Parts: sequence; structure tokens; C-alpha cells
Amino acid sequence: MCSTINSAFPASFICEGSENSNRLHGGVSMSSTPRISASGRVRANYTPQQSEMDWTWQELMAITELQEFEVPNENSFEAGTYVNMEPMVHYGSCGMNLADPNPPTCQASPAAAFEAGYSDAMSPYQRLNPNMEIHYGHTGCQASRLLPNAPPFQPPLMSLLDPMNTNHGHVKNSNGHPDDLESDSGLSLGSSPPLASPENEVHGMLTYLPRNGYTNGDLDCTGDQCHMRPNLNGPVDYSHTFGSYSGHSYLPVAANPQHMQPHVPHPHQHITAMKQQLFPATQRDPHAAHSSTPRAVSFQSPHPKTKDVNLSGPLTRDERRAVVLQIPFPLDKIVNLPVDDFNELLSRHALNDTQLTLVRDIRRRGKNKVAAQNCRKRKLENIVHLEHELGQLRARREHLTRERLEFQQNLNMLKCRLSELHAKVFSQLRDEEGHPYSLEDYSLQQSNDGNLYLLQRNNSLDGE
DNA sequence: TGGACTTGTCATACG
DNA sequence: GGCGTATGACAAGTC
Repeated sequence: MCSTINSAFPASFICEGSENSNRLHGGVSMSSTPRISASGRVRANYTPQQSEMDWTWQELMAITELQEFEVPNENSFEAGTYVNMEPMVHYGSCGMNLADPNPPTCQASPAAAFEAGYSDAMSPYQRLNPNMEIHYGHTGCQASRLLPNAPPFQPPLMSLLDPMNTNHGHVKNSNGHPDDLESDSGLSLGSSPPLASPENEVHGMLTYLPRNGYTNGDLDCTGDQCHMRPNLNGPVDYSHTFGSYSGHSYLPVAANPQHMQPHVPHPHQHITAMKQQLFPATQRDPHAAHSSTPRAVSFQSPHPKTKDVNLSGPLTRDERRAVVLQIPFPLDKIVNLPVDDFNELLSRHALNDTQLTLVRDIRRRGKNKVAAQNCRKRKLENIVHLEHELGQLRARREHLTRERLEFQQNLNMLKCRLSELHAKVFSQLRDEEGHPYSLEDYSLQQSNDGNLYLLQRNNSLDGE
């Protein structure tokens, strides 16, 4: 039931006056709620404070509209504990009592103060942060719920006051290998192309540029890709290929070997010369030197001395085999030539099965070696990229956390201000006889749509 | 001497 | 089916 009241509100209260008006949304009895006239209007006694009330309501409206504001959240801040369908119980234990001689202030814990007295009226906020109970402590205050499917016991104050407010592996076993007496690791074929990866195709093609012993190559262009096709018919002249051997032509050191590898007479010079025969142009070839790409930089060994050892150290397994089996062409060609050229090269030399097997193994291992290098480089690049992404995500998380805290502070301030305005409005309500409502008997509640309702405390719940 | 690191190689899968 | 590539795993070399 709605009781007709005289209100100081400019537009007064409106009671929808139905038989269910005594029932709060959610089935809570509101039988003792002050009745408002059946016409829906509450007779208001305008007081000299009317102008102030207008201003107050304007403020209230402004703040109420802010409740519609929603912000994204990343955690339980927006979890769905908002819909609390518990029936209204009582107001006696509400921390925020308008009759409280010591009303909460906005300094200490405004949000707590607001929550205490308006826990049911702050639904929009709870929608934003249902964990406020956690933050500010549960008030133990249960208030009525104004469900949309039940007519309010009292017309929305706001709608009256503001007409506009109507819209609410494998084991590599070298033992099984015929050449297992010596390690094959640590020393490369010396023919590694400059990372013949797709993005390094140009450099890879440079491998086929003419070099000593293969100076009669001709340019082979297919489409927009050109590369030097060596003259496979030409004689292989290793007599003046005395450039320093490097098994890591893809390393930047090859770009300027005189800087990275100052010439020092080495006791294994004869081995170096042998390697120079096997890999005649790996380092002397300016193109090969140019092939050291930035991509290959990360593959430079942290142990530069390893290169020196490779340069003049013992022959690798394949190198030795090539020497023993008298492979008539350099190993770098075995590895780097295109398939057609490689087959053509083989066809122009009478090789026995052993030689053919060795050549094909050398080619396979050489290819795989480069592939392994590329694979490792990609792996490192991925790690770097992921670390960078991780840093960005962490920074963003911190930024969002700061923003959320900032927003929460602002929200609490608004809630506090809203509670003050509520109290101010309530204090100026008058009944039919012009008497103020007793704060012990009534409270001002705000529904989900932002409208204010005058509720009587200690309502009986037997209506449900 | 053991650990970390690099590099080559093999096996395997895939296009 | 051959070939090239990618990649995990292993082993050897180096510091």
C-alpha cells in the first residue's frame, strides 16, 4: 500500500496505487509503506527550501546518471554477483542510517558508508564491482529489491522530478659410422651457404656467383630471380684459391676476415691449403663474404677461436672422405648447387657408387646444417619476440590496474556524494501534515533505474 | 672437471 | 619417390 504523503519534492511522489503496491519487487511486503494518492501524485508541501531542493535534485540526477556508466574490467570487478534476489529484510542493521546522528562522511570510507546504507540502491555500482563487499566489508544490510516486473509501491521520484528521466630422438651413434674414429662435429663442411632461407634468398644465390675456378659462369635468370650458373664444364682450378678457409661462411666474420681473423701463421697450414682446395672460394669470394647477413649475426660463435680451429684444424669427416675418394669438385658446390646443376655436375664426372653416396651425403648434411642454423635462429628470434610481447603485456596490465584503481576512487567519491544528496532530500520530505518523515520509520531507497522510493523500515515480509 | 654454450649430424615429418 | 626444409634430439668441441 502506498500512503499519500506530502512531500517537499517539487514534483512530489507518485504512487502507482495498485493492490500490489504493498509488495516490493521480489515479493517483499511493503504494506506499511507510506501511501501516495491513487492519482499517483503526492501532495507536496513546497517549502522555502524549494529552490535548494531543485538544485539538490539536479545534482542528484547528475550523479544518478553516472550510475549508468560502465567500465570494462578484467577480473571479478565485474563479476555477476549484482543480482541479489534476497528479499528485503530490515533496515535496522543498516550501517547507513539517515537517522544516524553520526552520518558517514566521505573521508574515511565513503564507499563503505554508502554501501552500508544503500546496499540495495547501488546496483549499478555493484554491477561494476560486486566485490565491493569484499573491499569494504559486508554490511549485513539487506534492503528491498525493486524488480521490474512488479509495480513499485511508490512511483519513481526521479521520474516525477525530471520528466526527461523516463527512460531508464634418436641416438646418433657414430660407432655405426665407418668414420667414427674421428668426430664430425665442430667442423663444418666449409661450404655452408649464407643461410639459404627464403628471406635470405638473394644472399643464398650469391653463393653461385663466379669464383676462382668457376669464373666462366653465366647468368641464369628465371623470372625476377637471377643467379650465376657456374660453368660446370670448366676445369676446377684450385691452384690459387688460397683464401682462408672458414667453415662458417655465413658468419659475419667472413665479411671482413682480415679484421676478425688476423693472419697468423699456423702449424696446420697444410691442412688449410687442403681445405682451400675443397672450398676454394668460401672466403676469398667477395660475394661470399658479402653473404654474411644480419640474420647470420646471431649465429656467430661466442668462441671465436673455434673458427680459427676450424680454419686450420683437422679435416672433417666429409672432407677427409672427399680427399680419400678423390671427389673431383669442391664441397661447397656439392652443397650449394641447385638440384639440376648438381645432377649435371655428377653426370659430367664418372663417379663410382661410393663416391656418389658420399657426395649425396655431403650434400644432405650440408643442407641440413644450414637448415639447423636457420631453425636455431628462428627459435632465438621467437624467444626474443615473445619476451618483448611479454613485457608489453605486463606494462599494459599495470596500466589497466592503475586505471581501475583510479576509476574506483572516483566512483567511491560519487557514491559518497550521492548518499549525501539522498540524505538531504529525505530530510526535506514532508507528509500531508507537513511533518517530516521519521528517519526511524522511513528510508529513501533508490531502485535499479535510478528512481528514489520512500520505504518504510521494518516492513513485514509476510507479504511474500 | 663439470656446466653452459655452440655446432654438426641424424631421424623424422611435411610439403 | 626424390628433394628440400623444419625441428627435436644427441654428441662433440670449446670456454
